[in-house]
This record gives sequence, C-alpha cells and structure tokens, in this order.
Amino acid sequence: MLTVERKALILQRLESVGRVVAKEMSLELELSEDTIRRDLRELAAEGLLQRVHGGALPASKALADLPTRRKVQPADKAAIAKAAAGMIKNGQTVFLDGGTTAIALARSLAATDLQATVVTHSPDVAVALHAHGGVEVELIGGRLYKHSNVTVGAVAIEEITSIRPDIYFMGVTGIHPEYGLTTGNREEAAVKRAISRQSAETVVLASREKLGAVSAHSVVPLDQIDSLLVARSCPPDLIDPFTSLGVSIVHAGA
Amino acid sequence: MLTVERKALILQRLESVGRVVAKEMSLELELSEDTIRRDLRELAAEGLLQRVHGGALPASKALADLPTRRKVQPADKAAIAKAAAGMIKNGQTVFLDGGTTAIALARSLAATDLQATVVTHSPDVAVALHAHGGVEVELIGGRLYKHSNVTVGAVAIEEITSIRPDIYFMGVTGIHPEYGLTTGNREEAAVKRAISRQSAETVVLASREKLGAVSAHSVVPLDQIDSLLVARSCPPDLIDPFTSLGVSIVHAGA
DNA sequence: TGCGTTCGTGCAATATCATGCAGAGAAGGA
DNA sequence: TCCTTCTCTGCATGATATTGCACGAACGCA
Repeated sequence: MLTVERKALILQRLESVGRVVAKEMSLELELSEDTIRRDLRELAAEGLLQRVHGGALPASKALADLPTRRKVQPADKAAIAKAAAGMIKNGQTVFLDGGTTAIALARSLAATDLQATVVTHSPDVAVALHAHGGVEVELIGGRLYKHSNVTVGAVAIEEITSIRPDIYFMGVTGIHPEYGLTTGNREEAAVKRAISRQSAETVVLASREKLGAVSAHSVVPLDQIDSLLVARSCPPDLIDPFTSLGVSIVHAGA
Repeated sequence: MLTVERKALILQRLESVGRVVAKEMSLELELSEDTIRRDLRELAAEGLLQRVHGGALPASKALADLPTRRKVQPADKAAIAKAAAGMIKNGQTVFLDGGTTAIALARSLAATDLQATVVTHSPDVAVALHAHGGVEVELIGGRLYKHSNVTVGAVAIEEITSIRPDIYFMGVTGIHPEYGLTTGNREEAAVKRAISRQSAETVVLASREKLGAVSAHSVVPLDQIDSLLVARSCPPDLIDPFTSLGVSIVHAGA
C-alpha cells in the first residue's frame, strides 16, 4: 500500500467515523504504530487533521462538536433523490438503504402517488414513508447499528435473502475506480452486499464527495452494479474514470 | 477510548440529561472515578461545565433552563412512561410495543443512563432511542402496518419467537375485566400475543381511557399478564374491577 | 457533632509520543 | 549488471501523558 493511499484512507476514516486511533489503525493496516503516528504527524503539519493523544480528529472539529454528525450537501442530494424516485415504476418492489440520501429519496417518494413496495433496513426511511398510502413498507429486522441507524447482523441478512427487489438504491461512503464501493463498517458492507445480490438492478446514489473516495470495508466491485446516479452539476473529471471502465452513468437534475 | 472523546461524551451527557455523576460515569466507562473527576476538573477549568459535589452541571444555568425538545405529553401518559422506565434494571432485555405511550416510554428512557437492550417492532421507538448510547436496539422486521406503524405478519412473529425478553411493556386499545386485553387489528393482536408468550414478565401500560374499553380483536386474557401500570390520578372505580379479579396494579406518579 | 462520601494531590505503573538510527527495497545512472 | 541514493519501515531510547491507587482534607447529611 502506497503512503499516499494510507494517508487518504486516514482522512477518509476521519471524515466517515470522525476519529482515528493510532493503535487501531496499526492493527488494521498491519503496520507499526510508529508509521501511523508519522502519517498523523505529517497530516497534522499540513493542517489536514488535528492531533490528539492516542490518535487524531478532523481538523475543523471543536471538542464540543465531537458527537455531532457531519453536514450534508442539500442541492446535490435532493436532485439525486428526485431522479431516483423517477426511476421507480408502479408495482415495483424497491429496496432503500439507510443514509441521508436514501432518506431524502423516501421523502421524495412520499410526495408522489406511486404504488410500490419499499423494503428498507432503516427505521428513518420507514418513518418517512409512514404517511404515504400507496407505498407498502417492509422493514428488515436485526440489531440496530447506531452510527448509521440501520439494522445489521445475521437476522437482517437472513430476512434480506427471502426478498427479491426489482431495484436497489445503494448508498455508500466511497466509490473508487479500482477499489469499487466501500463503506465504513463491516456489518453494513455485508448487508449491502446481500441486498445487491438479491436485487435485479442496483443503482448507487453517488453524491459528489463519494466519487474517488475509499473507505475501510469493501461492499462490491464496480462491475456488480448497474448504474451510478450522479448530480448533473458534478464535474466530469470525477466521473470520467468510471465511464472509461464501462460503468453506466445516470445524470440527475436539470 | 480517546480522552477527548470521553470529555465530549461528558459534555453531550450534560446537554441531554442535564447532569453528570462521577460514580455513574466511572461505572459506565469502566474507568476509575479519579479519571472522571480529573476530566470534570479540566472541563470546569475551561469553563465548559460547572463542578458540583458528586458530579457536574452544565456551565450556565441558562443552558440547563433551555426549553426541552421533548413534546409535552398528557400528564398521566408521561407519569406511566416514567414509572415504566423506572421498572427497568441495568442489563435487562426489554420489549417495547408501538403506540403513543410506548414512544413516551422510549423518550423517558432516552433521558436516563440506563444500560439495556430494547427490542421493538416500532420504527418510531427505534428512532426515539437512536441517540441513546447505553441502549442497544433490536428491531423486529416484517410488513409495516401503517395504521399504528409497527411491523406485523409472519416474519415479525418468527423473529419474536427467537427472543426472550425479561419484561414486555404492552400497549393495547382496551382493557376489560371480562374480555381481557383487546386491540383493533388482528395482525397486531397476534404479534402482541407472541411477544407476551415469549416474555418473562408482561406489564400493560394502562392509560385511563383504556380501562373498561373493548376493541375488536382479543390479545390475551387478563390472567396472562403480570401487572397493570396505571396513573395514580386514575379514579379507583375504574381500577377496582381489576383488583377484585386479582390483577396486580402498579401506580405511577406522585 | 459524627459518619460516610467525595475531593484533591502525590506517586508509581503503564501507554503513548518524538527522535535517531539501521536495514530492506525501489529508482536511477554508470 | 552493479552501484549509489533515496524512501519507507521498524526498533530503541528517553520524554511526556494518562491512569489508578493511597492518604488526608473537605463536604453533605443526619
């Protein structure tokens, strides 16, 4: 693994999890803590993160803000959500992931008169669709993973394998030409992989900051997905690496 | 756990609960009280909290007096919810039903330091407990019954039979001396019956308007439940028919 | 006042940190 | 090919930070 890749991974981790612990990183990457600490020192010198005893925090994050989650890009996400809602046909069974983009999609759906079945492992999505008369909701049970508020674990996977959705809208942390789709948590990755395997079509909701990013746990390679849904405002140089690999791109928004 | 994370957790706890007790914190984080006290001293030196004997309070009274985010509940529902929360012991596995009283109970729980596992078939309850670090949440999957927003059906029942909660707080539509516990929907009744069968103890959350009422579908007879949790403000003539049948009554509130 | 709890400080043990140094391997020129 | 140079990595070392325990003082409650 290249040094720059390692540093990028550290920054990714900081973005998705909000903290990095030197010891954990050294175990995960099978490198000495010295090497990780060196990286952290250098990244701190560049102002890209904030060094603390035992690890590092994002550069900007103040102590009092630590527990808060990171902010979103509303315009981008809303356009993607609306376009995704438009891809659903009456009578279809749709799987919705967790995450802010998926919740935005559920809210978009709630504003339509679509007749469909939505399967989800996110209670937030279920609550967002509660008031919609035309949409039947199926909830996947299991242990609730607090960080992203979706169910995971053996129970979730078992339930998922008994359903065959027509289309799956997947949210991820990173979408990379070489490393494929990645997310920050192993359990989540397993659940997403199971859903994708069951679904006739998998569409990845790709807001701008995800393109080119890599996170710790691999979900599926790029050739396992059917299309990437990106905002039209997204710069071409972020998208080109994927088109040249033959990934189908769907543009959202005006 | 990083030191800064611990301090952030203390500040977060102060904001959400309004106080921190050194001893409780040390038990929860499995650290000595000295370490917690040191954190409290340092945070107090930075002006981020106010030190008091035994623990700490938010820095300014103004912060503590901020209007609570919680919705105002009718008095006796809130009293029942609070009393129910008090019946839960650390380490127990608790099943929470759907319904307004159960959601009020979840919100009461969210204001405590309790360590417990909450199993529920209500996404609303899951969302209400999302921010609580000490509570592990297990969600029961299945078809979402829109009217009351809980999962029902074969999948739900199957999942329920694999769990054995210590205590089940049941919400119903009607509680009648002769007809027992009733609810408005056949599927819901089946789910409640299954949960009650699995649970070591079943407690019925009995707000005043339910006493003496009857609904279409029978859940279980009165002799299958362990106690009826009623508000202290509830008139005795509503309760007497149940005491004379030998039902154990727990009074909530001052 | 008496008693148990909590507090603060000093101290020792452990964990983490920064720096210097040496070996392994890659890059590049002779 | 051989050699030099450079980078990366892990280890050793001394410095610093964190943690838990001990002990006497302060505090709160009855």
